[in-house]
Amino acid sequence: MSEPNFYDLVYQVVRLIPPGRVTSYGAVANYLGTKGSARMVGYAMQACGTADPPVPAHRVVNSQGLLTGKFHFGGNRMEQMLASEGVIVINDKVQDFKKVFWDPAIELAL
DNA sequence: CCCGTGACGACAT
DNA sequence: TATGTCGCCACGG
Repeated sequence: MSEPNFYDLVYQVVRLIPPGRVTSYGAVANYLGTKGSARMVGYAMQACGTADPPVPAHRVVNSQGLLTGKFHFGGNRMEQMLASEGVIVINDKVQDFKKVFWDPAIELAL
């Protein structure tokens, strides 16, 4: 429908992230074709609260698996939500990040 | 139209 | 390996 906005496009991809999995801003940006705009992905997350249905932004972390945006969730809320889905987070860092990593450019390409 | 901002990423030192 | 700096693109004022 109509021209897909960058934000909307990001929301769509993030909503496709299965529970117990996480992805990185750069991976989403790469899938969108704007790999250089990883910051824009996070920026879009800030406005995700206005999107409907809601976006599981807590499943999106940086390349290091660090919960850089946890501060925007309200403290440990992001960490708890991830842990609730089976993602182990210690010290604001995703454990086995490599295993729980979900790359849209690969998973969706299949 | 111009400037600043930003939940990142890669490179250089 | 750790720290610092630049580049990136979209959006708001």
